[in-house]
Amino acid sequence: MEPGLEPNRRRELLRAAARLFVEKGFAATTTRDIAEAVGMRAGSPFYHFRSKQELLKAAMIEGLDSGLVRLLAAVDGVADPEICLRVLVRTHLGNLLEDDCRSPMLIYESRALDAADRAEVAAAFDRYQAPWQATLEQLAAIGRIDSAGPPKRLLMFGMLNGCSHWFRPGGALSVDELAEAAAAFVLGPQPSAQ
Amino acid sequence: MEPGLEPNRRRELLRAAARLFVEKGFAATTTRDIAEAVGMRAGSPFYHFRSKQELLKAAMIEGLDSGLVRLLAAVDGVADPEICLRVLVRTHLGNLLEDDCRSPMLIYESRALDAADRAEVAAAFDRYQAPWQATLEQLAAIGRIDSAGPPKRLLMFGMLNGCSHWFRPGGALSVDELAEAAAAFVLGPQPSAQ
DNA sequence: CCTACCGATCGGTAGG
DNA sequence: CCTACCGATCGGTAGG
Repeated sequence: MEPGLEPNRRRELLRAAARLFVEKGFAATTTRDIAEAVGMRAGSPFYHFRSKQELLKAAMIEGLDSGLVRLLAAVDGVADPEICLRVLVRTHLGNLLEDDCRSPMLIYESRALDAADRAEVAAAFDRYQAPWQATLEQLAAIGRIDSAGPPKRLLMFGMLNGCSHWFRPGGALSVDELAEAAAAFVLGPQPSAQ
Repeated sequence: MEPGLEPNRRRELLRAAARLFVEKGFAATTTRDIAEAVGMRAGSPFYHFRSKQELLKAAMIEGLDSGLVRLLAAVDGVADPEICLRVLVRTHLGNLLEDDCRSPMLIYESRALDAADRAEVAAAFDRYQAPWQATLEQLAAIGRIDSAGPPKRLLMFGMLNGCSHWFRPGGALSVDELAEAAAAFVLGPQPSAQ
Protein backbone atom coordinates (compact mmCIF):
# COMPACT_ATOMS: atom_id res chain seq x y z
CA MET A 1 0.00 0.00 0.00
CA GLU A 2 1.56 3.24 -1.09
CA PRO A 3 1.74 5.75 1.72
CA GLY A 4 0.76 8.76 -0.37
CA LEU A 5 -2.58 7.23 -1.29
CA GLU A 6 -3.75 6.95 2.31
CA PRO A 7 -5.80 10.06 3.02
CA ASN A 8 -6.78 8.83 6.49
CA ARG A 9 -3.33 9.44 7.91
CA ARG A 10 -3.47 13.02 6.72
CA ARG A 11 -6.75 13.53 8.54
CA GLU A 12 -5.40 11.82 11.65
CA LEU A 13 -2.43 14.16 11.62
CA LEU A 14 -4.73 17.14 11.22
CA ARG A 15 -6.91 16.10 14.15
CA ALA A 16 -3.98 15.36 16.42
CA ALA A 17 -2.33 18.62 15.46
CA ALA A 18 -5.50 20.64 16.09
CA ARG A 19 -5.97 19.06 19.52
CA LEU A 20 -2.36 19.66 20.54
CA PHE A 21 -2.24 23.19 19.14
CA VAL A 22 -5.32 24.10 21.17
CA GLU A 23 -4.07 22.40 24.34
CA LYS A 24 -0.44 23.48 24.36
CA GLY A 25 -0.32 26.23 21.78
CA PHE A 26 1.35 26.13 18.38
CA ALA A 27 4.84 27.09 19.49
CA ALA A 28 4.90 24.70 22.44
CA THR A 29 3.78 21.76 20.33
CA THR A 30 6.56 19.92 18.53
CA THR A 31 6.13 18.07 15.29
CA ARG A 32 7.41 15.09 17.26
CA ASP A 33 4.42 15.40 19.61
CA ILE A 34 2.11 15.28 16.63
CA ALA A 35 3.91 12.34 15.06
CA GLU A 36 3.81 10.40 18.31
CA ALA A 37 0.09 11.11 18.76
CA VAL A 38 -0.66 9.21 15.56
CA GLY A 39 2.06 6.57 15.98
CA MET A 40 4.53 7.94 13.47
CA ARG A 41 8.27 8.62 13.69
CA ALA A 42 9.70 12.08 14.05
CA GLY A 43 10.20 12.98 10.40
CA SER A 44 7.08 11.40 8.94
CA PRO A 45 4.62 14.28 9.26
CA PHE A 46 6.76 16.08 6.71
CA TYR A 47 5.81 13.49 4.17
CA HIS A 48 2.25 14.85 4.40
CA PHE A 49 2.91 18.52 5.13
CA ARG A 50 5.73 20.72 3.95
CA SER A 51 6.13 22.48 7.28
CA LYS A 52 4.69 22.86 10.75
CA GLN A 53 3.03 26.09 9.61
CA GLU A 54 1.30 24.30 6.78
CA LEU A 55 -0.06 21.79 9.29
CA LEU A 56 -1.46 24.66 11.31
CA LYS A 57 -2.95 26.37 8.29
CA ALA A 58 -4.61 23.16 7.08
CA ALA A 59 -5.93 22.33 10.56
CA MET A 60 -7.41 25.80 10.86
CA ILE A 61 -9.02 25.97 7.44
CA GLU A 62 -10.37 22.43 7.35
CA GLY A 63 -11.56 22.77 10.92
CA LEU A 64 -13.38 26.02 10.21
CA ASP A 65 -14.96 24.69 7.04
CA SER A 66 -16.15 21.46 8.64
CA GLY A 67 -17.49 23.49 11.56
CA LEU A 68 -19.32 25.70 9.08
CA VAL A 69 -20.97 22.64 7.55
CA ARG A 70 -22.34 21.75 10.99
CA LEU A 71 -23.46 25.33 11.54
CA LEU A 72 -25.40 25.43 8.27
CA ALA A 73 -26.94 22.02 8.84
CA ALA A 74 -28.11 23.06 12.31
CA VAL A 75 -29.85 26.26 11.22
CA ASP A 76 -31.29 24.79 8.03
CA GLY A 77 -34.96 25.64 7.90
CA VAL A 78 -34.90 27.76 11.04
CA ALA A 79 -36.77 30.98 10.27
CA ASP A 80 -36.88 32.79 13.62
CA PRO A 81 -33.64 34.77 14.05
CA GLU A 82 -33.66 34.46 17.83
CA ILE A 83 -33.86 30.67 17.67
CA CYS A 84 -31.33 30.78 14.88
CA LEU A 85 -28.84 32.58 17.11
CA ARG A 86 -29.37 30.11 19.93
CA VAL A 87 -28.71 27.24 17.53
CA LEU A 88 -25.60 28.91 16.15
CA VAL A 89 -24.27 29.46 19.66
CA ARG A 90 -24.98 25.88 20.73
CA THR A 91 -23.42 24.41 17.60
CA HIS A 92 -20.40 26.67 17.82
CA LEU A 93 -19.78 25.65 21.42
CA GLY A 94 -20.04 22.05 20.22
CA ASN A 95 -17.41 22.73 17.58
CA LEU A 96 -15.28 24.33 20.24
CA LEU A 97 -15.71 22.10 23.26
CA GLU A 98 -17.11 18.73 22.30
CA ASP A 99 -15.75 17.37 19.06
CA ASP A 100 -12.06 16.91 18.58
CA CYS A 101 -12.22 19.70 16.07
CA ARG A 102 -11.63 22.74 18.23
CA SER A 103 -10.52 24.83 15.33
CA PRO A 104 -12.54 27.97 16.02
CA MET A 105 -10.09 28.46 18.86
CA LEU A 106 -7.08 28.17 16.60
CA ILE A 107 -7.63 31.51 14.90
CA TYR A 108 -5.67 33.03 17.73
CA GLU A 109 -2.61 31.16 16.48
CA SER A 110 -2.72 33.07 13.19
CA ARG A 111 0.22 35.11 14.36
CA ALA A 112 2.44 32.09 13.71
CA LEU A 113 1.62 32.24 10.00
CA ASP A 114 3.02 34.47 7.29
CA ALA A 115 0.84 37.03 5.51
CA ALA A 116 -0.25 34.78 2.65
CA ASP A 117 -1.33 31.92 4.92
CA ARG A 118 -2.99 34.34 7.28
CA ALA A 119 -5.08 35.68 4.42
CA GLU A 120 -6.27 32.19 3.53
CA VAL A 121 -7.26 31.56 7.12
CA ALA A 122 -9.00 34.92 7.33
CA ALA A 123 -11.07 33.96 4.29
CA ALA A 124 -12.14 30.72 5.98
CA PHE A 125 -13.06 32.64 9.11
CA ASP A 126 -15.13 35.06 7.02
CA ARG A 127 -17.05 32.12 5.59
CA TYR A 128 -17.63 30.86 9.12
CA GLN A 129 -18.87 34.24 10.26
CA ALA A 130 -21.31 34.78 7.39
CA PRO A 131 -24.33 33.01 8.92
CA TRP A 132 -23.72 34.83 12.20
CA GLN A 133 -23.63 38.19 10.54
CA ALA A 134 -26.87 37.46 8.66
CA THR A 135 -28.60 36.42 11.87
CA LEU A 136 -27.36 39.41 13.84
CA GLU A 137 -28.58 41.73 11.09
CA GLN A 138 -32.03 40.15 11.21
CA LEU A 139 -32.10 40.54 14.99
CA ALA A 140 -31.13 44.19 14.66
CA ALA A 141 -33.76 44.72 11.94
CA ILE A 142 -36.55 43.56 14.23
CA GLY A 143 -35.14 45.53 17.15
CA ARG A 144 -34.27 42.45 19.19
CA ILE A 145 -30.70 43.67 19.60
CA ASP A 146 -29.56 47.25 19.37
CA SER A 147 -26.85 46.90 16.77
CA ALA A 148 -25.20 44.34 14.49
CA GLY A 149 -21.97 46.28 13.96
CA PRO A 150 -18.51 44.73 14.04
CA PRO A 151 -17.91 45.33 17.75
CA LYS A 152 -20.99 43.29 18.61
CA ARG A 153 -19.90 40.32 16.51
CA LEU A 154 -16.28 40.44 17.62
CA LEU A 155 -17.17 40.81 21.28
CA MET A 156 -19.50 37.86 20.88
CA PHE A 157 -16.85 35.61 19.33
CA GLY A 158 -14.38 36.62 22.00
CA MET A 159 -16.89 35.61 24.65
CA LEU A 160 -17.68 32.30 22.96
CA ASN A 161 -14.14 31.30 22.09
CA GLY A 162 -12.88 32.29 25.51
CA CYS A 163 -14.95 29.43 26.92
CA SER A 164 -12.34 26.89 25.92
CA HIS A 165 -9.98 28.58 28.37
CA TRP A 166 -12.08 27.82 31.41
CA PHE A 167 -14.87 25.43 30.51
CA ARG A 168 -14.27 21.81 31.50
CA PRO A 169 -16.63 19.19 30.08
CA GLY A 170 -18.14 16.98 32.74
CA GLY A 171 -18.15 19.79 35.31
CA ALA A 172 -21.09 21.39 37.07
CA LEU A 173 -22.05 23.34 33.96
CA SER A 174 -23.21 21.50 30.85
CA VAL A 175 -22.60 22.75 27.33
CA ASP A 176 -26.34 23.25 26.94
CA GLU A 177 -26.47 25.46 30.01
CA LEU A 178 -23.40 27.33 28.86
CA ALA A 179 -24.97 27.90 25.45
CA GLU A 180 -28.09 29.18 27.15
CA ALA A 181 -26.10 31.65 29.26
CA ALA A 182 -24.06 32.80 26.28
CA ALA A 183 -27.10 33.33 24.08
CA ALA A 184 -28.80 35.26 26.86
CA PHE A 185 -25.69 37.43 27.02
CA VAL A 186 -26.03 38.36 23.35
CA LEU A 187 -29.79 38.75 23.35
CA GLY A 188 -30.19 40.49 26.69
CA PRO A 189 -33.17 39.82 28.93
CA GLN A 190 -36.29 38.26 27.46
CA PRO A 191 -38.67 40.94 26.17
CA SER A 192 -41.69 38.72 26.83
CA ALA A 193 -42.48 35.69 28.98
CA GLN A 194 -42.32 32.33 27.23
CA MET B 1 26.98 50.71 40.74
CA GLU B 2 26.19 47.19 41.77
CA PRO B 3 23.84 45.50 39.36
CA GLY B 4 21.75 43.74 41.97
CA LEU B 5 20.77 47.01 43.59
CA GLU B 6 19.13 48.39 40.45
CA PRO B 7 15.45 47.56 40.73
CA ASN B 8 14.62 49.47 37.56
CA ARG B 9 16.19 46.85 35.34
CA ARG B 10 14.01 44.22 36.89
CA ARG B 11 10.91 46.26 36.11
CA GLU B 12 12.14 46.91 32.58
CA LEU B 13 12.60 43.20 32.06
CA LEU B 14 9.12 42.55 33.39
CA ARG B 15 7.52 45.11 31.09
CA ALA B 16 9.41 43.91 28.03
CA ALA B 17 8.58 40.31 28.85
CA ALA B 18 4.88 41.06 29.34
CA ARG B 19 4.70 42.91 26.03
CA LEU B 20 6.47 40.14 24.12
CA PHE B 21 4.54 37.33 25.81
CA VAL B 22 1.27 38.98 24.82
CA GLU B 23 2.40 39.72 21.27
CA LYS B 24 4.13 36.48 20.37
CA GLY B 25 3.07 34.12 23.11
CA PHE B 26 5.22 32.67 25.88
CA ALA B 27 6.65 29.73 23.97
CA ALA B 28 7.49 31.76 20.87
CA THR B 29 9.30 34.43 22.88
CA THR B 30 12.93 33.70 23.63
CA THR B 31 14.79 34.97 26.64
CA ARG B 32 17.15 36.49 24.07
CA ASP B 33 14.23 38.55 22.67
CA ILE B 34 13.57 39.87 26.14
CA ALA B 35 17.21 40.62 26.84
CA GLU B 36 17.56 42.45 23.54
CA ALA B 37 14.42 44.49 24.21
CA VAL B 38 16.07 46.04 27.26
CA GLY B 39 19.60 46.17 25.82
CA MET B 40 21.04 43.23 27.70
CA ARG B 41 23.07 40.24 26.54
CA ALA B 42 21.62 36.78 26.19
CA GLY B 43 22.37 35.40 29.63
CA SER B 44 21.68 38.49 31.71
CA PRO B 45 17.96 38.10 32.40
CA PHE B 46 18.92 35.04 34.45
CA TYR B 47 20.71 37.29 36.85
CA HIS B 48 17.29 38.75 37.76
CA PHE B 49 15.08 35.70 37.28
CA ARG B 50 15.83 32.07 37.87
CA SER B 51 13.99 30.87 34.78
CA LYS B 52 11.81 31.95 31.89
CA GLN B 53 8.80 30.60 33.79
CA GLU B 54 9.60 32.77 36.77
CA LEU B 55 9.70 35.79 34.48
CA LEU B 56 6.23 34.87 33.24
CA LYS B 57 4.88 34.30 36.72
CA ALA B 58 6.26 37.62 37.98
CA ALA B 59 4.97 39.49 34.93
CA MET B 60 1.52 38.03 35.42
CA ILE B 61 1.25 38.61 39.14
CA GLU B 62 2.75 42.09 39.22
CA GLY B 63 0.73 43.05 36.16
CA LEU B 64 -2.52 41.84 37.70
CA ASP B 65 -1.81 43.52 41.02
CA SER B 66 -0.87 46.86 39.46
CA GLY B 67 -3.96 46.61 37.26
CA LEU B 68 -6.02 45.98 40.38
CA VAL B 69 -4.64 49.15 41.95
CA ARG B 70 -5.93 51.12 38.96
CA LEU B 71 -9.26 49.34 39.13
CA LEU B 72 -9.75 50.21 42.79
CA ALA B 73 -8.63 53.81 42.29
CA ALA B 74 -11.09 54.22 39.43
CA VAL B 75 -14.14 52.95 41.30
CA ASP B 76 -13.25 54.63 44.58
CA GLY B 77 -16.30 56.51 45.82
CA VAL B 78 -18.57 55.27 43.03
CA ALA B 79 -21.80 54.12 44.63
CA ASP B 80 -24.02 53.25 41.69
CA PRO B 81 -23.27 49.67 40.59
CA GLU B 82 -24.10 50.33 36.96
CA ILE B 83 -21.64 53.20 36.73
CA CYS B 84 -19.22 51.08 38.70
CA LEU B 85 -19.36 48.34 36.10
CA ARG B 86 -18.81 50.81 33.28
CA VAL B 87 -15.77 52.19 35.07
CA LEU B 88 -14.39 48.70 35.71
CA VAL B 89 -14.83 47.79 32.05
CA ARG B 90 -13.19 50.98 30.82
CA THR B 91 -10.28 50.65 33.23
CA HIS B 92 -9.80 46.99 32.44
CA LEU B 93 -9.66 47.72 28.71
CA GLY B 94 -7.09 50.36 29.52
CA ASN B 95 -5.02 47.78 31.40
CA LEU B 96 -5.39 45.46 28.45
CA LEU B 97 -5.01 47.72 25.43
CA GLU B 98 -3.41 51.00 26.37
CA ASP B 99 -0.68 50.71 28.96
CA ASP B 100 2.28 48.48 28.35
CA CYS B 101 0.98 46.28 31.11
CA ARG B 102 -1.30 43.93 29.22
CA SER B 103 -1.16 41.32 31.89
CA PRO B 104 -4.86 40.50 32.14
CA MET B 105 -4.30 38.80 28.80
CA LEU B 106 -1.43 36.72 30.11
CA ILE B 107 -3.61 34.48 32.27
CA TYR B 108 -4.08 32.35 29.18
CA GLU B 109 -0.38 31.49 29.34
CA SER B 110 -0.85 29.82 32.72
CA ARG B 111 -0.54 26.45 31.03
CA ALA B 112 3.20 27.08 30.70
CA LEU B 113 3.56 27.12 34.50
CA ASP B 114 3.74 24.26 36.94
CA ALA B 115 1.00 23.67 39.50
CA ALA B 116 2.57 25.73 42.29
CA ASP B 117 3.16 28.79 40.10
CA ARG B 118 -0.26 28.42 38.57
CA ALA B 119 -1.82 28.55 42.02
CA GLU B 120 -0.02 31.79 42.82
CA VAL B 121 -1.24 33.32 39.59
CA ALA B 122 -4.77 32.09 40.24
CA ALA B 123 -4.70 33.85 43.60
CA ALA B 124 -3.69 37.12 41.92
CA PHE B 125 -6.48 36.69 39.39
CA ASP B 126 -8.95 36.11 42.23
CA ARG B 127 -7.86 39.40 43.80
CA TYR B 128 -8.38 41.09 40.44
CA GLN B 129 -11.83 39.61 40.07
CA ALA B 130 -13.06 40.56 43.54
CA PRO B 131 -14.34 44.06 42.72
CA TRP B 132 -16.05 42.69 39.63
CA GLN B 133 -17.82 40.00 41.56
CA ALA B 134 -19.02 42.51 44.15
CA THR B 135 -20.37 44.81 41.46
CA LEU B 136 -22.08 42.01 39.57
CA GLU B 137 -23.74 40.86 42.78
CA GLN B 138 -25.04 44.37 43.44
CA LEU B 139 -26.40 44.54 39.91
CA ALA B 140 -28.13 41.20 40.35
CA ALA B 141 -29.52 42.30 43.73
CA ILE B 142 -31.28 45.30 42.20
CA GLY B 143 -32.45 43.23 39.24
CA ARG B 144 -30.33 45.10 36.70
CA ILE B 145 -28.83 41.82 35.44
CA ASP B 146 -30.44 38.42 35.76
CA SER B 147 -27.61 36.55 37.46
CA ALA B 148 -24.15 37.04 38.90
CA GLY B 149 -23.12 33.38 38.72
CA PRO B 150 -19.73 32.17 37.54
CA PRO B 151 -20.74 31.72 33.88
CA LYS B 152 -21.69 35.39 33.68
CA ARG B 153 -18.37 36.58 35.05
CA LEU B 154 -16.28 34.16 33.01
CA LEU B 155 -18.15 34.91 29.81
CA MET B 156 -17.62 38.60 30.49
CA PHE B 157 -13.87 38.25 31.00
CA GLY B 158 -13.63 36.14 27.88
CA MET B 159 -15.36 38.88 25.93
CA LEU B 160 -13.19 41.63 27.40
CA ASN B 161 -9.86 39.85 27.14
CA GLY B 162 -10.63 38.66 23.63
CA CYS B 163 -10.48 42.30 22.55
CA SER B 164 -6.69 42.26 22.51
CA HIS B 165 -6.92 39.70 19.70
CA TRP B 166 -8.66 42.01 17.29
CA PHE B 167 -8.70 45.54 18.65
CA ARG B 168 -6.11 47.86 17.16
CA PRO B 169 -5.55 51.22 18.87
CA GLY B 170 -5.82 54.15 16.49
CA GLY B 171 -8.42 52.40 14.35
CA ALA B 172 -12.00 53.43 13.64
CA LEU B 173 -13.10 52.33 17.11
CA SER B 174 -11.80 54.10 20.19
CA VAL B 175 -11.27 52.38 23.51
CA ASP B 176 -14.04 54.53 24.97
CA GLU B 177 -16.48 53.35 22.32
CA LEU B 178 -15.33 49.77 22.78
CA ALA B 179 -15.84 50.04 26.53
CA GLU B 180 -19.32 51.42 25.92
CA ALA B 181 -20.21 48.51 23.62
CA ALA B 182 -18.77 45.96 26.03
CA ALA B 183 -20.61 47.39 29.04
CA ALA B 184 -23.84 47.45 27.05
CA PHE B 185 -23.24 43.79 26.30
CA VAL B 186 -23.09 42.93 29.99
CA LEU B 187 -25.92 45.21 31.08
CA GLY B 188 -28.28 44.57 28.19
CA PRO B 189 -30.50 47.33 26.80
CA GLN B 190 -31.13 50.42 28.90
CA PRO B 191 -34.20 49.95 31.08
CA SER B 192 -34.93 53.70 31.05
CA ALA B 193 -34.00 56.67 28.84
CA GLN B 194 -31.10 58.75 30.03
C1' DC C 1 6.51 6.23 5.91
C1' DC C 2 11.22 4.92 8.40
C1' DT C 3 16.30 5.58 9.43
C1' DA C 4 19.70 8.52 10.24
C1' DC C 5 21.10 12.80 10.45
C1' DC C 6 22.12 18.06 10.37
C1' DG C 7 22.25 22.98 11.44
C1' DA C 8 20.23 26.23 14.21
C1' DT C 9 18.36 27.78 18.25
C1' DC C 10 17.31 27.90 22.93
C1' DG C 11 17.24 27.93 28.16
C1' DG C 12 20.44 28.13 31.33
C1' DT C 13 25.27 28.25 33.77
C1' DA C 14 30.29 29.22 35.31
C1' DG C 15 33.26 32.58 36.34
C1' DG C 16 34.42 36.92 36.71
C1' DC D 1 25.62 42.33 34.17
C1' DC D 2 29.02 40.39 30.38
C1' DT D 3 31.80 36.58 28.06
C1' DA D 4 31.91 32.22 26.68
C1' DC D 5 29.92 28.19 26.59
C1' DC D 6 27.07 23.64 26.96
C1' DG D 7 23.54 20.10 26.40
C1' DA D 8 19.19 19.39 24.67
C1' DT D 9 15.74 19.98 21.51
C1' DC D 10 13.66 21.13 17.35
C1' DG D 11 12.15 21.71 12.38
C1' DG D 12 13.35 19.75 8.48
C1' DT D 13 15.89 16.67 4.83
C1' DA D 14 18.25 12.75 2.12
C1' DG D 15 17.76 8.40 0.69
C1' DG D 16 15.50 4.49 0.49
